Amino acid sequence: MTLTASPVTVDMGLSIEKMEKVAFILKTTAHPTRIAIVQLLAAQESLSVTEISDKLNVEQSLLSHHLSGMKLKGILSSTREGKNIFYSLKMREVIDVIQCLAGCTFL
Amino acid sequence: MTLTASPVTVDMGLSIEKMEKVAFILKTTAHPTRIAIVQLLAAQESLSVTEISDKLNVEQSLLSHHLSGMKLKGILSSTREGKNIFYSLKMREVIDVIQCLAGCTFL
DNA sequence: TGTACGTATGATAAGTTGTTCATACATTTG
DNA sequence: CAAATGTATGAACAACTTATCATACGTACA
Repeated sequence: MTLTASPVTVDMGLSIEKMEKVAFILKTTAHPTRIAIVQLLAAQESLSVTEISDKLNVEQSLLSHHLSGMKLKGILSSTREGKNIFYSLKMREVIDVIQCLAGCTFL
Repeated sequence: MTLTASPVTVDMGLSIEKMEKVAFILKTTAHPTRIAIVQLLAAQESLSVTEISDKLNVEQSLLSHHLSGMKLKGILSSTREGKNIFYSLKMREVIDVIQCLAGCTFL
């Protein structure tokens, strides 16, 4: 979180602000459960919390924390439909981010 | 770090193990300074610690911690050349990961 | 209205990561 | 070999993240 601008900090393409934003998104994605959520929502358009919870075998409350965090940070969006709340992928670029690494043979 | 296999955990492309590995790399990359390091080494093939430290304005010891962490995790490699140690990018896919997000208009 | 279901929230405990500082190690040069 | 330079390491602490639990909220339906 430090990384102060300096005359020399030029010429690496990204501004410091942008690097901070990118780091922020990476951080928000960097967790097995959250990656699984993205994978699910990459294939399904939208799913309720219970559906996700069932598929991933993750306890309701914990999942809810993950989901609302991801929503807060702009990765997901949600809409209520009766008793259920359906989440879907807002920032679809994270799919590619994951695919990028998932494709690595050495992982 | 939980996310236990279950009959239903099927059909989302990535295995749990793979998701854990992807998360691991994302985590290792998710920091402004480390992103800056990747950017630098994407353009330069190899740089000494001092060079990186100067360009990024990051204190030697802190930088060294970042660098050795990234090396340990397989993202960078290093070779000594006299008094200097030159680091370079081993896992080049992280460049794309960053580019993926850096390209997002809304960031 | 009350009960059940689906979901969120807040507190707290536990674990991990980032930073700093002091110091140690390796290599070159005088 | 001593001093200087470049880099690593380890301890200590602060800051954050993850997980768990208990509980609250919103909606539907008997």
